[in-house]
Amino acid sequence: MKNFDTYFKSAFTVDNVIFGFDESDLKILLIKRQEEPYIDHWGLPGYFVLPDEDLNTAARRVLKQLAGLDNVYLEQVKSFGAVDRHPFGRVITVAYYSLVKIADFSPQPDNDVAKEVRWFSVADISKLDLAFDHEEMADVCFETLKRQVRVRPIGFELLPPKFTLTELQHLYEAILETDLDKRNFRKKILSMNLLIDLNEMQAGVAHRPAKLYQFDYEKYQEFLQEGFSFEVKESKRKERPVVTD
Amino acid sequence: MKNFDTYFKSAFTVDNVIFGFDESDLKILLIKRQEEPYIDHWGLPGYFVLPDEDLNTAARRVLKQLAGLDNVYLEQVKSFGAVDRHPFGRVITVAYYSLVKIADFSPQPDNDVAKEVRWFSVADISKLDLAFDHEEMADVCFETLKRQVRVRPIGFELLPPKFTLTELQHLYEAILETDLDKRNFRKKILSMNLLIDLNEMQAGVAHRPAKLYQFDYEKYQEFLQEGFSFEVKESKRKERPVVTD
DNA sequence: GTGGCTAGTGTAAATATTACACTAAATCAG
DNA sequence: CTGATTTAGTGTAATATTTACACTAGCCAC
Repeated sequence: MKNFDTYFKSAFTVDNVIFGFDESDLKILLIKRQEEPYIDHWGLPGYFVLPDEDLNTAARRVLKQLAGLDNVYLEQVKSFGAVDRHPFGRVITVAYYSLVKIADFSPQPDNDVAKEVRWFSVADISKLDLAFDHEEMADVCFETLKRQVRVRPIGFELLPPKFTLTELQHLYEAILETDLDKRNFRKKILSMNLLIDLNEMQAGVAHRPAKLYQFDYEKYQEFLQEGFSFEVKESKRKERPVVTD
Repeated sequence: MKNFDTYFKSAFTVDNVIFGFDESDLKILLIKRQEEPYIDHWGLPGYFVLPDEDLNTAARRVLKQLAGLDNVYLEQVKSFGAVDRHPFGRVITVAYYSLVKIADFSPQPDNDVAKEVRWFSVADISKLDLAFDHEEMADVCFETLKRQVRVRPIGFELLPPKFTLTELQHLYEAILETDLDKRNFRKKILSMNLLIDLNEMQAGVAHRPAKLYQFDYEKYQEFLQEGFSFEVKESKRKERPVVTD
């Protein structure tokens, strides 16, 4: 048998691009590093995967330890492995994105990796000179989110449990970086039958209060099982009936 | 500074799910392993990433060495890192899919990893008891291909340079696992203006010969730059004209 | 009670998708 | 050379989806 030892000298990490939504603005959670390399730089919350830990488990642990986040929507996006991306040696990293309701979030990093934890507008990320290749990772995850939000109702993960249609529209506008038509947006969203009308109203706003809605997780599960088809549709030509004479 | 040595004891590999298309049948290229672990099992062409090699470079090298393939369409799909997925230690792998014109392919593996190289129908993969978690990887890549083919004209990578519309339709049917309506398919494909009518005919077939077409890479590049939008469309409400009085 | 603000609503036109069946052109067998 | 066999190629009407667009309703603050 050959000697494989030379291959077992690398490490891998997970990095999380954590999206939140706040007042019409899409944000990403960053930490201020207090560990080399890139000490004092802003970067994505990430860390080495432990020897006995699956990738997803590692991503969830890091979310918990570095950002105090639990039980969030999480999805693997892409691995980054440029030879010289890490000064300590060969380290490839698996990028995840996660979606967080900002209101639920109380920044209590339980660790000594992050000095500070803060939300930044997606638009400002490029000004920060992030650690490692984290800027590229944030970009790729944002593009992925943009694509997926058209095809899966994941936007709700970013909103509080009760929300108005206008809030939902602003969220979509922030993610898709475009304006949407109010009437058409409402028509389309409501026609999907994935919202529960709570028969409650916003209170304390200095204008006509909006109705509150809730995402219908149960109905979504049903749809998933039946299998949506969002895009290109197959021919509905019927099977030829079997003739039994 | 902390001691990070414990983390630098893992390895990573790349694995390729290579798709080809042949006579209405979508296929995956597998190798018969002649190395431990899983010696004599069929598996995906994959190998360790070298210490000074980027991930994509590694994927291309492996394509070349294990399958004799050069210059093919390649896309990273997902990383797999279950703790016990490799008997030699902690190994995570990055799965790629690639698209190959079977006609171009002359199986000349330049290596001692693969004993044999062969195309298998996608439908038969599950009967083969593939090495490692390669079956899951093949499944995930197939799903990814299915999704992407609706949204990008990558199907052409699987066909010879000159093809008929019927061949193209069969390809889509194989990937999407469905039947398509001939007239509607042609209408849609031709309306995209991405095909060049070669004014040539099939020859030597025992029926009315079909016209041959070619994919228009140049026009596709133009489209990409202008930016397609296949799916949800944004509001076309015009900007309010600037009033300069 | 007025002004400022956001919520909420319908319709017609344009576009895209779907279902569907016959004729055309080549080879082959006799 | 004729007819059988096979696949290529084509148009239209019905339906569904998407788009553009503007006014009234209801709350608060002053």
